[in-house]
Amino acid sequence: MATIKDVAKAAGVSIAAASLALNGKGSLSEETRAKIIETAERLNYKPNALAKGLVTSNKINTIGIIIPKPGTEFLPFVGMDILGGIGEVANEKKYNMLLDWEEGLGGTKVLDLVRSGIVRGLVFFLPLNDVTTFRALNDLNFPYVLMSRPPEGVYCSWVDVDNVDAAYQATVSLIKAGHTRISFSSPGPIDFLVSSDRHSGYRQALLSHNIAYDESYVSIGNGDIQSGKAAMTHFLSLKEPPTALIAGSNLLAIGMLESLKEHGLDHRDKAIITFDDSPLAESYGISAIHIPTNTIAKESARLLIKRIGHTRRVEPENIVIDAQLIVRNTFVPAR
Amino acid sequence: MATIKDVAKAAGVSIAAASLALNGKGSLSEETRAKIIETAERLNYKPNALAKGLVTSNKINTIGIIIPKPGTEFLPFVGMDILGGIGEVANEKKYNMLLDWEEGLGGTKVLDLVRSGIVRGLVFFLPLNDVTTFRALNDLNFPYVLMSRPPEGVYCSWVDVDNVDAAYQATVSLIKAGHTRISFSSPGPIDFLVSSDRHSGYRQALLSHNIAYDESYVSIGNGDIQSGKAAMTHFLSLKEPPTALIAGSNLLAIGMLESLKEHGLDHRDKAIITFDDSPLAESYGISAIHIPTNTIAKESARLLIKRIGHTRRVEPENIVIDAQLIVRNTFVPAR
DNA sequence: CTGAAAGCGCTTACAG
DNA sequence: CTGAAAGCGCTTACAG
Repeated sequence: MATIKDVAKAAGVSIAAASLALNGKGSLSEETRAKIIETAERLNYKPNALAKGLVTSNKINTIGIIIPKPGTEFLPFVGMDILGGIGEVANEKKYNMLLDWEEGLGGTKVLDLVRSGIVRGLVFFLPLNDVTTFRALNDLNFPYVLMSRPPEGVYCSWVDVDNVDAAYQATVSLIKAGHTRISFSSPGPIDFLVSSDRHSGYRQALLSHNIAYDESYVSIGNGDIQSGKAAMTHFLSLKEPPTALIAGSNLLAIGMLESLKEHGLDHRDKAIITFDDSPLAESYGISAIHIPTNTIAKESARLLIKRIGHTRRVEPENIVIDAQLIVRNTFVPAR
Repeated sequence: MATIKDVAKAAGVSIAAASLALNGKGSLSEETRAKIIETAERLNYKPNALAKGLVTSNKINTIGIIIPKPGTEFLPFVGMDILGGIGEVANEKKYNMLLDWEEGLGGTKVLDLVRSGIVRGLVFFLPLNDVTTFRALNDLNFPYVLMSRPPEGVYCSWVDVDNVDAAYQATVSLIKAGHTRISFSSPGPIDFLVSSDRHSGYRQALLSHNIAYDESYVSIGNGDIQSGKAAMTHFLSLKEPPTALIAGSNLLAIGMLESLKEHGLDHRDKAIITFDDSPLAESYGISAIHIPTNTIAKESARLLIKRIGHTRRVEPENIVIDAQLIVRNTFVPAR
């Protein structure tokens, strides 16, 4: 493959002149500049990113995306949506996208990635995080952005919806529709911030409307279809089953609908609101709190790239994105 | 961050000795080697991948994954499954994963990626491909693997299921269940190889069983839910509607089921077999040809990494993975 | 068994 | 306006 040396030789100039011309720097005559650029194109020259990175920032123009290991607790729709959003911004700004996840719970891979110089910044999409990794990144003054609120004790940039408020609004809309027996099913373990935030919003909404918080109306578990079925079965077994259900995830809601069917009921019998709107929720006609993951991803990438531009230590920035209730078939008023 | 110079100085040895020790090469005394390694750990030393890559292969240990742009015609479940599979192998072999897609139809980004030295090999997951890019890669002797059969005129390594055979088997199983009016809906435009292969298998199965091929039983279009509804509506409007339907994609099949419901029918009224099994198909109880995308991804990554190991030009390798019919609720015999 | 030197492909002051 | 030189962090023959 052609190197800058080849280009310089073919154009009959020095290597330095070639470099300057190709980077639009220095003061070359328009003539030589044009000749160099033309020669580079003719030779299909593309600067070696490693050499360039080594001599400039010691890093390569790549942003690392850290996600949960595929096949674990997160919706593929959300995953692809995020990758698409980050990629759109990255492409525009000429950054590459490196995808990775931690194999276990420790955070060693991320730090190795950083130290190896392969990435110039990181975007994290993780439900649960170990504080030490983020601390270490802070100490290195290494740019990163979370696509969620940071865990307790971490001071950093993040982009997220207000999950507490979203859950609050969802619950209130059900209360306004006349429901008083409203259940809540968490999208994952309660120590995931997203779970506890949504639970908190739900609880606050009940209490501010003088509805007692009842633990038997709460299920904590995974966010998959099976859990949804199990939750619905449990709720239906109560002496006073809930008339409205808040499902922490799409798959939960789908499981609930299926379970309803198995019990001879359908979507007209229970109000269901889910989080994380997706084509799935749409096709099932499930009312959903639309979390604009694509927007969150884009904003995160923008924040990160802006941050990469600063070499000095700068203040973290935070962006709160609005979530929105989308009413579909499963939003039925209390009878 | 610590460099090899820092390590050498702290350990009181030359830079060369440090490099040798850390790479397990050369002949150092066990004592100095141990001291160097220990020092490196203490300093959190991690070799700069750019410098290392520059001096060795001129490339970095990264495999590029080229997928369709997210949000376009492909199932997120499949996408995440593939990323998970490739990532598993890549992690094991100490490769990073770079994710990318072409913005338009030309293939310039891929070649730029290759020329910039950021990737050592490529895995392609694309329905449609331009021959020129692959030719250029061949000319550079650059390692790549397709997760699908190559387009006409491209000689390369690939891993895929036999879509013709899978469609053939699916169709035959319906014929054996007594169906003679069997429809086929393509998963995408017919010039996608996957579409034409499946269509071909379907057609061959009919003809080998003396069933006339009838164009009104064939719909060509996108693989989304809307197309599924449209196809079902069309089929139901025929004087003699099909009794069994082959849906080229999951979303198509779901659209068909929904449309059935809208027409007052359900899954017991029509046999439906879909391609690309997923948790979705499972939860809907749709019979599916299970395409083991995760396995295809892993095999592709293995093939690629093996190929990267050869500097000489070697013969391409091909792997055909078996697909398997999974019978669920929507497999009903003809009445 | 260990150190000094060259070089990977590039950029950036620094001379002329 | 252009060229010669140093250097980014590493590895690998090559001397000693």
